[in-house]
Parts: sequence; C-alpha cells; structure tokens
Amino acid sequence: MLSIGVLAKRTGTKVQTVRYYEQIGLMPEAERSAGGQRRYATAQLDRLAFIRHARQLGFSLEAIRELLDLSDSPERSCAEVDAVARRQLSEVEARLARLEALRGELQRMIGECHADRVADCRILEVLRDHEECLSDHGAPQP
Amino acid sequence: MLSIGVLAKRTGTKVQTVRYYEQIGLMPEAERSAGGQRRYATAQLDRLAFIRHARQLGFSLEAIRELLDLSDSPERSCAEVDAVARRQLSEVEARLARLEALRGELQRMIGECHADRVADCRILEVLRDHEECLSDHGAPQP
DNA sequence: CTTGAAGCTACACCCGCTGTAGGTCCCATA
DNA sequence: TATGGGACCTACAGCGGGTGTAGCTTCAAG
Repeated sequence: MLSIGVLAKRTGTKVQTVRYYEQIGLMPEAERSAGGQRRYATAQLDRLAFIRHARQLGFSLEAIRELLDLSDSPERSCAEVDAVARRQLSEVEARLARLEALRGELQRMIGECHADRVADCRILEVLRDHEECLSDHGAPQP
Repeated sequence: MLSIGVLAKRTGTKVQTVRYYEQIGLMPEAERSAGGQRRYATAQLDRLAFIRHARQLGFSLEAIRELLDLSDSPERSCAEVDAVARRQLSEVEARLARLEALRGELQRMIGECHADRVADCRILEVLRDHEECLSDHGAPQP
C-alpha cells in the first residue's frame, strides 16, 4: 500500500491534486490507515497514471471521466472511445488554427513597427484601430 | 455620453465584463448619471476597444495593463512595447509547438486503433501505458 | 405617469488546480 | 521506548478571466 506522497511522486502529480481528484470523484475514495491517512493499491496508481497521461494530451477532466467509465466496461463498443479521442483531436486542431492566425497577426504587427517613440509605434496603432486587423478572431483562446 | 450597454455592444464586450475591468482597474472608474448609472466618453470606448483587441490577440490582462501604461507616455521608447509584443509572440509559438506535438500523438493513437470492443482498444491502451507515449509533454496546455 | 428594458450591487460559480494555516500521524534514529 | 521532523490531515482562499444570478433602482419612450 502506497502513501499519497509516493503515489503522487510516481505519477508526477501534486499531493493536493490527488486529493482534488478524489474530491471531484475522479479517483475513488481511498482506503485509510489506522491514523486516517490515505493508502493506495496498484490499481489506483494505474488509474492516476491514466488520468495524468490523458491530461497531458489535453483531455478535459470530463472527457477523462468518460474514458474511465468506458474502460470499466470492456465489452462495450470501442467507437465511443474513438469519438472522445476524435473530439479532442478536433479541439486541438481548432486551437492550432486560431493560434496560427494569431501568430501571423503578431508577426505582421511587430514587423511593421520601426519607430523609436511610443507616439509613433505601429504596434499600439494596430491595437488601437481594429480596422487594421486582418481578421476577426472571435473569443480569446481558452 | 454612452451607457454601459451601448459601450459593451460597440466593443463586443459583455456588460459584466466592462464592470469587471473597472473593478480590476483596467478601465478607469466611470462617471455616473444623476441616478448612479455609468456614463462613458469616446476615450473610454477607445480604451475598451484596445483592450478587447489585445485580448483577441491573446495578450494577458497584465500585458494589456503594461501596454496601456506605455501608450499613456508617448515620449517613451517604443522598444518596451516591442518587447511585450515579442513576448506574446513567443508564448503563442510555444503553445503552437506543444499543440502540434499533441495533435501528432492523438492522430497516432486514433490511427492505431482498429478494435471493436473497448477491451482491445488501442487508444485506452496508449493512455494506460505511458511508455507507449512518444514524448513527455509536460503540463497540460493553458 | 406608467411600464418594461436596462442598469445597479453583491455575491457565487466555472476549470483545474495550488497554496496556506493549524493541527495530527508515522517511522527512523538515539 | 522516546523523540523529532517530515509527511499527512482538513478546510478554505485564490489564481485568470470572466459569467450568471437575485433582488433591487433608474431611465426613457409612449
């Protein structure tokens, strides 16, 4: 049985984060030692590793909850898992497109400014005057 | 003089957000009508438009605060403005690189799975077993 | 003068944690 | 076996960047 500290270290998680995952029901309620400290078996280590890895791939906690539920019912169709992963991929692709547009805009803005004084700065001018903006980017990225 | 609703609509902001910007000191305290409602002059409209545009380009509120301060002192060197913009550009580029790596990982994961049942799903397998991961991505993206 | 939209304040909530305060437990060493 | 100090506990506040709600008041058109 592992303490929360060892569990956290082995999965690259902070101790508070493990407790937070328990609190929101992503990790099951841990067994306790006689003195009330959390004790974990290997199954919990695997579960936490799964969660961290999925987080690193940008999955939301909600998506991870879904994936964990699916992985608990091995006879179900894999299509649902596929759908969650594809949804995640398309979110990543959307963010990429947006960031690429932003990069272009920033590069243009920076490239245009050859002034010395703030008064003549093209960067501030572009920011001040929305009309000079090539595109409307919608909401700021998440 | 404009009401907060008109100001918000003209800049594509929510009314609450305008009040929030005032609360955190990004917008100055507004003048008030006899009955206590906020009233805005054109200068405030410009300021809010500047803020919104910078937000669309992904600048943080802190960076925007800095840019607004700089633009208030037109005799200062433009280099500082340039630095803020370049910092923002490199942040965007870092996020792009990270998202491109994620996209690759997700594509690979999805591409590998040809199973029917969850029990044989490659996607879940990859998520379960960190060793199969091509790279360590560090923290989840912001 | 009425009425209903728009404004006001104050507060809670979203995500995904992170940090703190003030106390308790565990276990290696003396 | 006693002790010290790290690791653990709960409870709660805070981050960024807003958004939503409740329960009022004000404004302006008809």
